[in-house]
Amino acid sequence: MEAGKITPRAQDYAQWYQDVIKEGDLAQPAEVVKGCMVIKPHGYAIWEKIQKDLDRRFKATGHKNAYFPLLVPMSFIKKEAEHVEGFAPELAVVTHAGGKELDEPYVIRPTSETIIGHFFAQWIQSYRDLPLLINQWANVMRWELRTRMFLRTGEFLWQEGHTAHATHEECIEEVMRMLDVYGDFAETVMAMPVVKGRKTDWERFAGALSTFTIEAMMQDGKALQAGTSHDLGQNFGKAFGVKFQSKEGKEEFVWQTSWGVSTRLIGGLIMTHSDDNGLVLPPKLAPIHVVIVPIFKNDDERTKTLAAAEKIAAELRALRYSDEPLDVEIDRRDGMSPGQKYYHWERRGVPYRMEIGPKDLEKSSVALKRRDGGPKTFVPMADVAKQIPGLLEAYQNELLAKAKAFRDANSVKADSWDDLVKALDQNKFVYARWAGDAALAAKLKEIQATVRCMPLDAQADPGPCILTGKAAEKRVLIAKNY
RNA sequence: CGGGGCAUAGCUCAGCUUGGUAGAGCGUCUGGUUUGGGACCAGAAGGCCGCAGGUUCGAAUCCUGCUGCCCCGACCA
Repeated sequence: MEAGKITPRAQDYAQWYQDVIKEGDLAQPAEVVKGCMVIKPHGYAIWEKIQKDLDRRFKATGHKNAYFPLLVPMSFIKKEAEHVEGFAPELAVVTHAGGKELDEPYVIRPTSETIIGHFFAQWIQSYRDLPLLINQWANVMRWELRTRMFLRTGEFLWQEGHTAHATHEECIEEVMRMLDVYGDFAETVMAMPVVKGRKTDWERFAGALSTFTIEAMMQDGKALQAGTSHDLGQNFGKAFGVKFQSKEGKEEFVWQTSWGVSTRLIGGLIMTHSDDNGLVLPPKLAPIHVVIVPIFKNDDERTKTLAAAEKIAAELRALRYSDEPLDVEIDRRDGMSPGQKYYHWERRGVPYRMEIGPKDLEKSSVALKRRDGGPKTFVPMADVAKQIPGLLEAYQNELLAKAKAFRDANSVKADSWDDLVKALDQNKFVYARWAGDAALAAKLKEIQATVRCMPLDAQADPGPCILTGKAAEKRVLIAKNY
């Protein structure tokens, strides 16, 4: 009778997460390839929406797409000392090809700083070649010991921006610009509020001078690193000889950045909005905005309700939301009860469901129901279509407001270690003063927490460090994390 | 990679302790009746019981190895 039960969040959050993915038809474990996943059409459609929006933002900030090889010579990875140390444990290596052992193994890219560095060295000679602003949409592989769908898989899809600049100042500007792009995207498109901040030295990207992050709060109170932007300094420039002649005729190494977001965003999306009935999608990322369910008992009603559905669908498709045509689907399936169809689309997170049955035809109205609950509303058929974009926008805004309210309600300040531990036990975001002593990492590890970041918008709030009691100027964000 | 759990029909699972060659519910297909929050009746199809060995006259069941998934930990987007 009831297909596809979804475990309530309160009962088992991890199981709920998997149920939502399965019932929402987003993805499944690859099962014949360890740690990898198959992203199913509905899940991939969400990724395509993410890509489309981000790509537009990248282009708008002057970047151009390019593509570099999947395989990276092993020697490249080794050229930057910290980089190789950071990535060595998770490299997948190709040792044979064409039936022969290779002279030099290739690694399947875990990220592309090295191979891009190699080519940047060829492309850049003069300050006139700078800045060089490149982005790549690609798959990468990191051999993870523990995987979770979307959040951490052996292979994942992402974009990696790689830029080269003449000065460190320009480089830092770029790092912050792209962090802002990510932050704005997360909030306005994903409706997922984030804390922008700088990573501690021990959570820096391997090979970077500094790493900046956007951190989001999931419904279980854990933090998710949703995107990163790195100031690579001249580390890769030096390792790969990426040099340019300055205006003054001096030879200098370029300053580089890299920044990326991945399919992990979909995991964040799920854990920000979805509920015990399954997937909830913000309209801006929903592959289908409105599903129309015609209700009929016989051929005559079928013909009439479908005709009405077609008419409204056509009106809707002529409209736009968020610079894109509305995506509308009519569920024409026979032999399936309306109720069954409701569940079907609900689990897939479609923002609005429209019901058109004989009663509606009589009244020249339709029944509208928003995915996140509330009663059905009845809207005159004549103007329902033109109301939809506004309704979607309101829904989008409410999802963000709700997520923000949740995060704020679960964020606290702590001024003693006891309070910190107590708050972390309740899975809160905790803001505490810290004077910079690296010993904090180990101490937090004992309670499965980490410094997520040093928030960029932190106000001066001098006081004793929560760890050492030394004078600290600002608070950092501490939380459990994915 | 360590500890724990799991793997039987598309899905959820029973059968395993005490070996005898595979079941239920849901889903699917075919009719018919139905259809405003998971319909009903009748009939049917569907499984190398994760893979490979071993023990045995005989293995879903016992033993070993492997693979994959889930949870916890260590490591990480």
